[in-house]
Formats: sequence, structure tokens, C-alpha cells
Amino acid sequence: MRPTIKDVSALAQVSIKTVSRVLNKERYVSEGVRARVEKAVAELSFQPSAAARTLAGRRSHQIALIYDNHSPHYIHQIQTGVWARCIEEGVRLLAQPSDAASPHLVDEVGALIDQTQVDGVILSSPITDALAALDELERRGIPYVRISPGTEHGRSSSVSMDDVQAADDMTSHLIALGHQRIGFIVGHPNHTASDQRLFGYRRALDRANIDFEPKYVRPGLFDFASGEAAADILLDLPQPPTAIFASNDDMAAGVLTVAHRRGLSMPRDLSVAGFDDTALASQLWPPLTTVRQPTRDLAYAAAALLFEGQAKAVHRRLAHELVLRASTSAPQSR
Amino acid sequence: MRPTIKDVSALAQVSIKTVSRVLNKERYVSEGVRARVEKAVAELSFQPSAAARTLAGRRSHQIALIYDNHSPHYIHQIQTGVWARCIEEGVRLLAQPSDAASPHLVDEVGALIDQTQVDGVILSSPITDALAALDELERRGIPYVRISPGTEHGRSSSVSMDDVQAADDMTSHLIALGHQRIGFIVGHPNHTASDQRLFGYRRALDRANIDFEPKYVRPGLFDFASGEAAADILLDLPQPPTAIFASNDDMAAGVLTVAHRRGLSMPRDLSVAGFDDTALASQLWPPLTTVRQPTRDLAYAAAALLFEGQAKAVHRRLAHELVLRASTSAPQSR
DNA sequence: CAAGCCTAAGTTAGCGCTGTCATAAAAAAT
DNA sequence: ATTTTTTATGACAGCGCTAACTTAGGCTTG
Repeated sequence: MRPTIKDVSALAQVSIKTVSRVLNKERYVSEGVRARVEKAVAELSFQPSAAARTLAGRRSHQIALIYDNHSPHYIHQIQTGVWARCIEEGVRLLAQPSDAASPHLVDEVGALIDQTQVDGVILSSPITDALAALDELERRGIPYVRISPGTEHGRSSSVSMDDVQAADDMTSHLIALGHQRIGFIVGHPNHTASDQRLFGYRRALDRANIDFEPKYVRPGLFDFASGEAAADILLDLPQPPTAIFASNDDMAAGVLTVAHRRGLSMPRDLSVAGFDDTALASQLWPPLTTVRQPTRDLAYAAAALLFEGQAKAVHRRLAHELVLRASTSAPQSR
Repeated sequence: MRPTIKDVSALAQVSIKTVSRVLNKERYVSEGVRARVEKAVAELSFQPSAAARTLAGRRSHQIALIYDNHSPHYIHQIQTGVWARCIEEGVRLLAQPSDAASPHLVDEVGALIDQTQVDGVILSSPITDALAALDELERRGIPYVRISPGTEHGRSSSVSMDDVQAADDMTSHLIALGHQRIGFIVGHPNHTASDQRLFGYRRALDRANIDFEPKYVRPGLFDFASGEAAADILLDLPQPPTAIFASNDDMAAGVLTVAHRRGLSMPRDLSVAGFDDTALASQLWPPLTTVRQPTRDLAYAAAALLFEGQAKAVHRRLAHELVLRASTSAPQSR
């Protein structure tokens, strides 16, 4: 049989309450007793039952991560970051894939909370902007932190990067290389980061006194196929762009594929830039110039914020980084 | 306050035990009473406390997925597949990243079991072959299913694909195209699939009466960089291979990059084949000929097997599929 | 038609912890 | 020297369920 707190208390010759105190790092335990208890715990390799703790106490030592994202790489980074902070805290992580657009989202969140009694929740984009889900969390008084929320920033603690500035930086980089006709592929309309990146692109053009041409902007869905489709249209223009900036790496991969198919040589005939710096970016040919989004660190910071348990909303902004690789250069011809 | 089983029993005018029976789909509940209870559950939107169920019963309605894999895509597929089956079963999934090589693995597994009382465990490769962890699971009588185990197949239920046959198929495909000098990049030595793929490659060569040349076989680690390194060595040979078969897509991407860098045109100057059919495969240039590993389905089947609760070890083998894309063709020159 | 069996419920203990309250000794404040 | 506060510990109820047992009526069987 697995040992219980009773076995520990018997071995250490203290009451079960004292063992509980040591386990929960409560005050008012003398050094000697603490050492005795810890020794007994180690000797029996005792592990407290999560179920009993949850049932008896007001903490469950579990938090949930709710996400809906199509990029395995992004999710993986998020999970890894949150997980790392949870380990430090001795807290279990429940990963809950969801569908931001589903009408059942609220019910799912409610069921998750009721069943598992999680101590807090981390939401990653675009679930961050499912307002009904936020309402539900607040109704139940569950603390939560959002990663890269798009709306109602004041509503909760959050971590984010500056999408506007990042897109501005990348666009400015292309302009500095000498590009004047710069195509842009917008991200998925569900993600508010999409708007922000578009805005950053426009802001950079504006500052450089380059006219904004709507024909150089195409919609996308953050996936490879939509990148291909957009690239085909952009490259069919009478005056095609000399550079294309896609709002994420997957779409940029689509652009590269279309360009290869047309026999273009990158970056000579076309510069291509992405966003995110996923694993893909460095594995494409040519390796992709992109924006490194500090996804893992954002996730870690989000978990840290959750454990800090600030009463009022706190926002942390992490720095992005331009990653210059071989897919961009000065435009060749006129 | 969230409703408890007591509230439901009061509303439905039955004892709490009867509610419990309905919840757990036990026998000996009349239709009328069952309907009354279900109505009360819906009305209160009652969700049973996982903690209380775990503490009181011998089931926790949770299973764990333990993995250690560097490919986000692979993990994502695995998680998605297992998750899908868990939803159907009304069981929660705990995802536990681990390190197959860590000496603490056994302790981590033990702690996981003791703390959470999971009803079963799914192990994905290469944790499948951490024998100490298997010992620990067996010692505690926790049912487990392995996804693509490499060793001791009789020891537990498992799901897998035929790595040998798949590698044989791909190699045969290259031979059929006319290739005689076929390079091979082995996978990570921790993964037994690596051996099997190598064996399939040799078997196909052997059947075609092509001499096995050790110089055409290079070690790899399943990552992009090791693919690059191996490709550089293979292409520097006096008689370089006309095709390279990498044991996974990431390494194949490395091969493509090296080939691009050397100014080769694929597939004319070099055919490249991968393994896994990750998202990457179709996003590279040229799109990669590869083996589709039914990862998601394997994971789903693994969870299904776990819930079946067979006493003796059952093995399910799922079919792979050759995905022919533009990275392979007949060799150009002699 | 009595003995046994199945069905459909209910009663109660207790799973392994934490929260609350009680208690007592030591330290600090009067 | 006495009161008050702080520190250190224990006793015990109870969190919300399920397991095991109990009860009682209807049905089968020899």
C-alpha cells in the first residue's frame, strides 16, 4: 500500500497536522520537527494524494492551460514554458485543447473548473479573447493570466510582445534594404495580432513616405495554403512586389514554395520575411528572415504571474528580435 | 456554491447513492429514476468533483500521457489522438513531458501515480523503452499502453506501425526509380525505430541485389543539424549518392538545405526522401516524398486499447503510406 | 407455496488530507 | 512579576464522493 500522511506522522512521531504543515511549508514548525518529518517523508517516499488535498483544502495544486492553436510549434513552446514554471512551483498542469469559436467553450471551461478545482488558468491566444470564457472565470473567481490577448487588456494580467513594433521593425528592415513595393499577408482574422502586425506594416511605410497600396495586402489564415494563394495573386500583379512579408512563418513558407515553383531565385528575385521564428524558419530554403517571438518565455512569465497572485492586473511585455537570415536582401532589378 | 451530489439527490428525491449510480452508469436503476436524476443534474449543471471521486473510489477518471520527443509536430499528433479518445470516454488527460534518459524518470513516474492516482498511462516512444519506468508501472499495477515500443513487445499492449516495411517500401521506391547509390541517414540511437528503418533499407537493397555500402550510411539524431552534417559528408564522397533517404523529415530538410547551398537542383541532381510526413514535409521545396506515419491514429488506438482494459497484451498495427511528392525522381546522369 | 434469486433502491463508513479551534510553552511587553 | 503576544503543536470535523452492506418487494423454481 502506498503510504499516507498517517504513516509519516507515526514514523516521525508527530501529529498528522504537523506533517501537513511541513508539506505545505506553513509557519510555526520548529527546525527539529521539520527535519524529522522530512526524513520520514523521504524514507517512505511519501507523495501526498492530490485528490485528498483538493477535497480537503482550498487549493488543488493544479492549474489549467487552455489553448486553441493550429501551430504545433507554438503550442509546444507555450506548454514547455508553462510547464517549466509549474515544476518549480510543484503544481500540476492540465492541458486543455479547445475551440475558441465553439459555443460549448464556456461549458467546457465551467466543467473543467468544477471537476478539477484548478487554482488558476492560463489562456493562450486566441482563447484570450473569448469574452464569454473570461466572464465564466470571473464569475467563479478563478485567477487567470492571458498570453498575448487582443482585447480588453485591463481585464486581467497578461503577457505579450509588441506585435505592432515587431511588424514595423521588419517592414523598416525591408525598406532599408531598398524595397519600395512590399507585399503583406495578413494573419487569421480571429487573432487580434493580425491587425496589429498589419498596422505595424502600415506605420513603417507611412514613416518612410511610401504610399500604402491595398493591392499589396492580401488576407491569410496563418496556414501554408493561404500563404501560397496570397503569393500567387501578389506575384501575378503587373508590378509585383520585390519583397513579401507574411504575418507568420507558415504563410512565408507558402510564399517561398510559390516562388520556387515560378522559378524565382530568392532573395535575388524576391525577398521573403516571416514572423514567429518557428523551427520551420531555419529549415526552409533559403532560411527565413523572421521575427523571433519569445513564446516560451511569454508562457513562463504568464505562469509566474499567475503564481504571484497579484490582486490587480499586471502586464509584462517581452522583447522580440529580428532574425536576419538569407531570405531577404536588397532588390535586384528595377 | 457549486452543487454537490447531495443537492442533486434532494432535487431528484433519491438517495445520493442512486445519483452516484446514474453518474457511473451502474446497473439497477429504473428508467424513471434515471431520467429524474439526469434532469436534476442538468438543471443544476452539476459536475462531480474529480477529487472526491478519486479519493472515494478506485478510479480517478484520469490517465496520463508520458512523452519525450523533440518534434512538436509528433507530440501534437499524439496528444490530439489520445485526447480525442479521452473525451469520448469522459476521462481527463494529464500530459507529462519527461526525459527518457533521466535517472529521475522512475521517481517522476512514481510521483505522478501516487499523487494523481491515474487509472492508466500511455507511453510514447522513446519512453516506451525505459524499462525501469515499465517496472515501476507494473509494480504498482497500473495498466499502460505503449505507442511504437522498440523492445520487449510482449510486455504490454501496444500500437505501432511497421517501420521495417515502411523503410523497405521507400527504399524500393527509390530503387524502382533507377537509383543505385542511395544514401541513408539513421535516426537517433535512443529510438529503436532507427534500427528498424535502417534494417528496412538494407533489406530492400538486398532484395534488389544492390551491395550495401557502409559509406552511404551516416548517423543522425533526428534533427535538422544532423541531417545537414550527414548530407555534407555524403555529397563529398567521390561517388556521391543520387538519392538520400533520411529517417525523418527534419533531417531530410537538412539534406535539402545542404543541397540547395551546393547549387543542386532537386530532384534532378539529387532525390531526397523523408519519414513521418510532418507538416514540414509539404512546406519544403521541393515538397518532400516521405512515409506517412499514422501518428494521430496510433495515439487514438493506444487510448482505445487502454480503455478496453484487456488482461493480456494486445498489439495493433496501423498501416503506413508512401507519400510521393516532388523531391524524388529518376536519377539524371550516370 | 416456501426457498432462493434478481432488481431497485437506501444507509453508512471512510478515502487522505486541510481548516478550525484548542492548548501549552516560550518570548515580549507591561 | 504578571499579562499579553507569539510560536509550536495536537484533536477533530468534514470536504464530496464510492464501496460495501442492507433492505424489501417481485419473480422464478422445484
